[in-house]
Amino acid sequence: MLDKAYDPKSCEDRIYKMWEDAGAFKPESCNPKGEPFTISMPPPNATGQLHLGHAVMLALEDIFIRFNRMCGKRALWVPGTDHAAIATESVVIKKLKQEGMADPRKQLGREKLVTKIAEFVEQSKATIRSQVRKMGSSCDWSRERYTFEPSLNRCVNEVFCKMKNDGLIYRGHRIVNWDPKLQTTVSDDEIEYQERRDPYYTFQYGPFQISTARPETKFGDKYVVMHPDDKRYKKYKHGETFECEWINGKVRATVIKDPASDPTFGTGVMTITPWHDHIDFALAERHGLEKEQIIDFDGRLLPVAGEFAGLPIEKARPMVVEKLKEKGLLVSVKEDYVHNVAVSQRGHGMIEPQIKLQWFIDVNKEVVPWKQDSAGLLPRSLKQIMHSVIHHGDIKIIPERFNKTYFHWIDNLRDWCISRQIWWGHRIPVFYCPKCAADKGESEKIEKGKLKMENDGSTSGIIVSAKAIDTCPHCGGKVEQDQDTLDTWFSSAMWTWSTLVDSKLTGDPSLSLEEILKRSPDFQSFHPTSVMETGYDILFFWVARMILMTTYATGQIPFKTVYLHGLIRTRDGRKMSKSDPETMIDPLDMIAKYGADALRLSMIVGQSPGNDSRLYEEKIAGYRNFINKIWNASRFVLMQCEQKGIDPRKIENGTLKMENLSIADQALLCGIDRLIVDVTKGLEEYRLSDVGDRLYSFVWDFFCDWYLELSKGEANCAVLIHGLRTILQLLHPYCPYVTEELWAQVAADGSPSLISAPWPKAGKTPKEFVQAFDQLQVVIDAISSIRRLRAEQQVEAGKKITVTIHSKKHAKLLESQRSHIERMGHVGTLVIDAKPAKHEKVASAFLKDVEVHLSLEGLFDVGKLKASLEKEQAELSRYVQGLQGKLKNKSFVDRAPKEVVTAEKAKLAEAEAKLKKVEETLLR
RNA sequence: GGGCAAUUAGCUCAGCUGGUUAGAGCGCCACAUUGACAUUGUGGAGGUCACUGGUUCGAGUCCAGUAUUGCCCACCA
Repeated sequence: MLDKAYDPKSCEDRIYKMWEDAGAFKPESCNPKGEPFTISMPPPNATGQLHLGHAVMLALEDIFIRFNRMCGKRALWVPGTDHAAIATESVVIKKLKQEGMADPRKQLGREKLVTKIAEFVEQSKATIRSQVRKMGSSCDWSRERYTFEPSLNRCVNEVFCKMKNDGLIYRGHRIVNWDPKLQTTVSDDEIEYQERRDPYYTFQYGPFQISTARPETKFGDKYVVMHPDDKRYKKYKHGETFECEWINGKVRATVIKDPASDPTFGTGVMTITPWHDHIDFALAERHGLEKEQIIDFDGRLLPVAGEFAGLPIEKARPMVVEKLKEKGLLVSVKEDYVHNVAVSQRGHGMIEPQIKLQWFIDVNKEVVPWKQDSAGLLPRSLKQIMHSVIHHGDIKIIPERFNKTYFHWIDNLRDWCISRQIWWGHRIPVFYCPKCAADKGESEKIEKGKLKMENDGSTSGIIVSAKAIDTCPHCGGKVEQDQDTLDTWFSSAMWTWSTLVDSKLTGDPSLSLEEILKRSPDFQSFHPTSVMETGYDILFFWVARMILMTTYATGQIPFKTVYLHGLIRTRDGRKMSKSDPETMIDPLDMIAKYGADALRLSMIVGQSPGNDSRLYEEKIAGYRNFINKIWNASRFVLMQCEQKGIDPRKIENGTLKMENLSIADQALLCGIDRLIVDVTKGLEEYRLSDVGDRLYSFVWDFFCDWYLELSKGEANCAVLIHGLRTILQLLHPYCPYVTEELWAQVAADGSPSLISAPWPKAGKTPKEFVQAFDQLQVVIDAISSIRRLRAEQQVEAGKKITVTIHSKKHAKLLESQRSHIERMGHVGTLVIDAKPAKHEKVASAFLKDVEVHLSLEGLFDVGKLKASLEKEQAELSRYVQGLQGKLKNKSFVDRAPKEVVTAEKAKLAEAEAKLKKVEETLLR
């Protein structure tokens, strides 16, 4: 016999091992003819711990996978981890520093540091693996991947070369986001803005006044920009120069007229710093202006700053202001000027835009062959492809409103800088031959104002190769590899397909990428993947880039559906943060305390795609209670079987003897059929919260509260077992552990474990079952009203009472259910009479076609009785009046659909009948 | 500055394409403990669905505007 309460701790690990040992997570264990269903697990960073974001991701994906597996599809869920380049390297460096190493990069050197990081990552991976298992995730561990493994490196190199050959990757001097703290470039998406209050200075600059919050960048200023239509400056001509006193003496400045200058902002005149500002850079490009570096890569001023050279910018700022003030050039200072500063998401360092020779992906170049609506292939840009697959519905985003966000992001997308100056990551597969470069007289020196901006195909001495090489194919000289690594998203962008290529093939250097793909069985079977489920916060970082990279590299979309979940927040809607441990909920603690099933439900029910949800411990406890309810319901069913000497495992599926079914049995079977339909449809439509809710209330409010209670009189074990089995099947994707544990007790002999069991199908529900469902409702209503009358009249809980029921329509039915009504209503004497009669000293309830009278002989309180009747009379009168008004309204009767009018009429008749009864009773 | 969303019971949220007297969980109140379950059962109280207009026979639901809150994008030198 089962224990009194469900104990997740004693089951979960054991069951997970059982599944894994049986190979249940592999698609090979599914129906070989089944259609494939694939999910690529968004790889957690191999840096630390599983958090709630992962937990919700795992829960959702596991539901998708388990449902589809049970439906007979060949379900594959590929797990893995991400090497998370910048994040991981900075975590390890921070750790080493804490351990006392002053400058790990310098002290260890590249090779040793990479080894250290790799060791750390291996440990983290092990942690993540065990935590993913704790959630019950049914992913195929034999196919586990890692974004930084050799096989993926091969894919990365191949794609890089392909893009380079197609002219989609170029090298050039562009303005990039430089993180001085981490000493690397970061992409536009990796910076965030922080609001700051700083003084805002206005200076005299020749005849003009200019304002800035960053005077320390102004050393190189030699252009003043104003709007061409600004009347105030009409007399100054574009291109004219003037001399003026500036920080370190006299400078010659040039007037530039450009519409980028906003005449309504400040004085309408600005100076520009093209080397350290995106907008200024673009402006300088338009007019062919000189660009000069003011700040070095450590955030210190360069010799152009004269006496300030070598100072960190924060220190130099007040000094520069002081100097200008002494010179009488400071016009005004506005304190507490509110502006935003760019900060690196990872290192939290202040971003300093810099011009740097870097590798970029050209998102606008139209070279990729892509399908047209009707005709053949047309060259498209990566941007256009990204737009097209969503626009034409090849990929569907849930919720749909994110389409708009996505399109907006694409519209503003600039070329993507993919090179990083860190060591942890895929090395850029580019080699330099110094000899070839020298022969052609090319140098990498940057001349002021003449930066190489074009796609850099012409540069000599650059060899792009997917294979590592030592010698130059042209001159035989020794080559050096590019020191930089790729943006981590470059490799994760290939995740859906690079994880499906055969690692034996990627080891063969003679094969092309096309051939590798063609000959990789998993890629052929399981790509495109079915659903990409991830947080909406990662739509741009990852989802968009996967679309870009996969459509380009494989010609296939990466996934058919994108399901975006929201963030899990605290009870009062705050973000959970590590720095505030009070607010943090650790999924593993919650699993230890309430079980994985309860945690899963608590994150799924009440959570809708794209919206944040709140989680708190009472919620999880609530679902723990529900899990326990399922447990005890099963315990009851098993006890019933035991009492009757029936072994549930001997009850075969689908062998119900139709002739012995009670009304309750039939109603349950009807309810189960309806449940199957709703749950199946809901899961197909990704309405996970709805479905969870539906299951919850079916199990608790119908199966337990009514069906099991009714079966206490006369249990039909076959029906009980059938109902329970179906419930366990339907619940399995949501709470895999408890259902599997119970399945072992109730499944027919020879059944597979629940994870591999088929999804239940709803047959055609017989008419009499549907009728029984409605009939049972009449009985339920009768019992409920008896209970309500008892409570209202404050009848002692255990006291047996006398009840008379009149119902012309349902007398026979109610008579057949007499024992249930007596037992569940604690009725001592029950009179059921088709003919209505007048009663004295009763409390009455008037239901549809049924009157229930509770005798108050010896226990009544007339005052109370009258009050409650009057209350009911008032409510009914109001309702009846409302309906009458509606039906008297000619336009309603004329214009509303007939069914609606008929329904309203029926309601009115019923309410009027009820009201009449109440009033008759009151008159006595 | 641009965009997106939310606003329903004390709290957390459902309410699909407009049509019963607006629902659930938690919390609250009253009662109940030999028999699946106190991680329980029975009954109850509690809401002018943010506001103002509009469309409609009919609006929590559709439209417009207002307010408040949250998020995303842009980045005014």
